Amino acid sequence: MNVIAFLLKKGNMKEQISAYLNKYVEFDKQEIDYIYSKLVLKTFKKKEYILKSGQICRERFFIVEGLVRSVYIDNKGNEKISNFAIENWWITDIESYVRESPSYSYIQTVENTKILMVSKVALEKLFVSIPKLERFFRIISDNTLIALQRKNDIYMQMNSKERYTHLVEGFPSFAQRVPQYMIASYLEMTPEYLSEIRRK
Amino acid sequence: MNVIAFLLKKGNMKEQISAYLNKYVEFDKQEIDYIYSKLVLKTFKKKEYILKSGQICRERFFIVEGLVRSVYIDNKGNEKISNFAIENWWITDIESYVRESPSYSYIQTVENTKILMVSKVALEKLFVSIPKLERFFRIISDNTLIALQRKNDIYMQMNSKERYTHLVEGFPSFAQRVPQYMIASYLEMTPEYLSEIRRK
DNA sequence: TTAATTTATTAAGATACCTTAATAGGCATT
DNA sequence: AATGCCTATTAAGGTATCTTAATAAATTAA
Repeated sequence: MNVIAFLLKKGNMKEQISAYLNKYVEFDKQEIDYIYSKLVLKTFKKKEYILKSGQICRERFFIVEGLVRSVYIDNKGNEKISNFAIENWWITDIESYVRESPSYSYIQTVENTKILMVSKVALEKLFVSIPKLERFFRIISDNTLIALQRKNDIYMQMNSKERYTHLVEGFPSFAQRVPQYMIASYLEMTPEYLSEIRRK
Repeated sequence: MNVIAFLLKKGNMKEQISAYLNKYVEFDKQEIDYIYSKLVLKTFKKKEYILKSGQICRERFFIVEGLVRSVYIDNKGNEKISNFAIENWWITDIESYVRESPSYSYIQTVENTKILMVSKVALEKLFVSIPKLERFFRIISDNTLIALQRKNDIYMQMNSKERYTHLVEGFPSFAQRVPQYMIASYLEMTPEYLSEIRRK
């Protein structure tokens, strides 16, 4: 049982998010308490929607436990998975959140999932009272940007088989938690072709 | 002659960057003066390197005038253009800048280019004395992230011809400033295939 | 346990895009 | 004007990946 699982067992989400916040910026106990007081816990069953497409995304979500995906429908009507998020990741529809525009994507759970949610309104107020928190979210944004660039650069130079190998070798436990057709979608290939790749 | 061109003519870069900074956050005159004092002007001829691959990128660059591209070499030895930046854009190698790791990419001018440069050391100090500036760069990061996601989502559902049409219709003046083989690289196709597309 | 639904496999034919290689056009330099 | 270098075009043949459609396997629900 890892640390996270232990904390979950105790129901101590506050410790969990506190550890996460302190990973990039040091907050003192009062600050953590205050931030924590603005978070709302929500529980979702498998396949429920955290955000529906067309809605304005007015929150950021911290995954306490579980796994979610963000999906858009392409112009041929197929689901395309642009992102997954697991324990200790923040997720939101950043375009909808920033511009307060209807989202093109939806965010849906893949497993039963617990999240801590913070609204944009609350967060903007927090930024004023705790400027370090703004630094924290700048760092999160930078990291997300780096990850996305990496994904692009790496995947652009790999063919389908290499992308798949890269994923299962790099994140074996993750690959087991997600159905194969979702992996295919995330890796930008058809499930049929992924199946063919795996045969070899 | 647009506003930017006018300001350039006067050589008034301070006005230019001031206008840009105030686009997202309001700074007063003193703050602008102080920020501006930390910026360094550099001039590059066409095809010069602003950042070479393997170097640690310790600056952010604001394009005053001109056009640059950021490029990496893929595993087959081909140049791949991941980004362009024109007047009034910030550019850096964000991964190298944040992690202080050698960059995989290089940044090279496509035209004669003037930039205002700020070092990471200077910028971190500025963030402390002017917390609003940290907000400004969080917004820049968010916008970059949105743009990159958009590029992905849109381009993933378009074939090569549609990507090209999207670019020339969306940014006609830009498409004229850049050689065709660079556009092909940016749009992830071979120059030969782009040529074939254009014939039709 | 059976039925119902979701997920994965297989195979044949189609196609978007690449590779290579040769030619030609533009633009700069002398 | 001639030379050379960078950029763009054309064409033939090859391949990675998709499409469709049918079947099978695995989960979930009843």
